[in-house]
Amino acid sequence: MRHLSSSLPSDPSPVPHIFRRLLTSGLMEAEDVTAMMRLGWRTATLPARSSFDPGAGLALLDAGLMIRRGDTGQYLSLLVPGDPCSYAFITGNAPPGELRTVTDCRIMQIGPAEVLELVESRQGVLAALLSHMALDSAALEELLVSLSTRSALERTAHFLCELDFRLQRMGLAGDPRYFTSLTQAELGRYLGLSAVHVNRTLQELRRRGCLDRRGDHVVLDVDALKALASFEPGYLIGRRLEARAHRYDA
Amino acid sequence: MRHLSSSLPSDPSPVPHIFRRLLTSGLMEAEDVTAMMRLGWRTATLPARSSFDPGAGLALLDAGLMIRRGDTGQYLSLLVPGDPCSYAFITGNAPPGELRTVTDCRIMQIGPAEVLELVESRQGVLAALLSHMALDSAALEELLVSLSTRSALERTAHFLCELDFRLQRMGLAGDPRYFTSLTQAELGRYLGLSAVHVNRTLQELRRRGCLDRRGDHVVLDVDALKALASFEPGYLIGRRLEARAHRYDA
DNA sequence: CGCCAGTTTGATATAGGTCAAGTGACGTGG
DNA sequence: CCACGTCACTTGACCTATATCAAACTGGCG
Repeated sequence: MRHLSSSLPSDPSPVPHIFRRLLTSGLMEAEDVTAMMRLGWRTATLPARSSFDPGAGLALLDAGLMIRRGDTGQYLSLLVPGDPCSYAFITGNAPPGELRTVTDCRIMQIGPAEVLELVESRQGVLAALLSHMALDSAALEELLVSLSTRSALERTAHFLCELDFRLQRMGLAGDPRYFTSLTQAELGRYLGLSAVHVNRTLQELRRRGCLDRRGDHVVLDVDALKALASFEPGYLIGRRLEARAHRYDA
Repeated sequence: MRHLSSSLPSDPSPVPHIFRRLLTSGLMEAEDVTAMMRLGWRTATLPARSSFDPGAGLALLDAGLMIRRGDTGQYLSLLVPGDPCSYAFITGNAPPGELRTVTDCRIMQIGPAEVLELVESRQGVLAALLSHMALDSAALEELLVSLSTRSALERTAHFLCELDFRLQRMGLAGDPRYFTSLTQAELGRYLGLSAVHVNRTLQELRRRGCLDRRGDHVVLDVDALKALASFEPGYLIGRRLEARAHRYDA
């Protein structure tokens, strides 16, 4: 099931694929994008199962799957294309844990000096980045809720819903690699389950018809999964805060 | 054990108590503090077990204990004095979940307009706030690690170590209220355990001499707890990132 | 006095972990 | 081209940490 292909998907979209997630915040304008495109992005291509240090600049995952894991081996977050690899360049704190590629990955990065200039000249970009930082933190909380309140079956279903949603948003839902590249043991490290139990859980999902493999495709019955996991994607989108300045200045 | 006293501790320190945590970042200068002190802080006093909306401005917990909980009832974070109640004013996203007081609380807040002005005029303040945001996110990850890898006993010990550390940093370690105000059921909601099991776990800690009540004091054998939980406070302090600009600009 | 929230205790159930063994695909070196 | 090693996946047997349920106990408070 693994190693179906190691080539990376190509990118024919008019707005570079890579900025697609940042645009979902609704905070960036066309000009922000053109300003970003003008920067000297460097492309790094990493083989599967290698580690990556995002450094002090801005790094965006452009293709492939990555995970961030804690020192104890627990997986903390999963990165799909469009996701910033770390927010260290904003917070100034070293990112906790370590980034590792799951599949071959393409990463686009710019140095700290350029980020600084970009962010200072384009308010929308900063706002979008901050908003995404909050979103990624919310995703972490959702994982925490999964771990403490959901059963293995619900957790796994929830994970699949989330991954599907995030890929869909990036226009990548058709690519089965994103679903098949994680080892069952790795999935377990993310969901807080043993590899053996992940296996049995996936079987149960298959038995229920929520999940199937046709050839080298993966077929999800997303509606069934959503129902099973009570999946609510709100946390992946966020709610903007209206700045009710009057409230205090009255 | 509860309701020992509902009066709030007083604050005789030269630098206002409330800014103490922000100062731990090492990013703020004396001038930053005086600038903050000049602002029109409003004080809100909330009774125990009430909910609080931090709004779009900056709110700092000045005295008492609060928790933030998700929609499902899971507790996501615990706030002690000095902690910002939310970072919504930075990210622009509505804070996930809901803030509730555990004890009577005193909260200091300023409106969005003032925060904006402060943050634009004093770089150090913004840097400190961003750094703390990353730290709070790291604390969330540590809780996640607790839930997925530590036993009930270790988790509970770890929690006590963390709380002790954070209180110590604020000079509040002497106040037993911060340890006794959480119900066992609430502790369970935070640690992902049932109330019954929390009870048995606390008994086990007492049996081992890690924890004791002398009168209305709570005595922790912090060293024993640290050993039990392999507590490493690094995540509460963070590591600053040196901006290696040369790395990309060479 | 009696209520109520919190705590404690005991009995029982179960989700998920651990250990061990076996299968199948793939890649490598002889 | 085959033998072998490795790594993921699968299956079965067993175990245990923790949940759940139910009941009693406690201390403060109206």
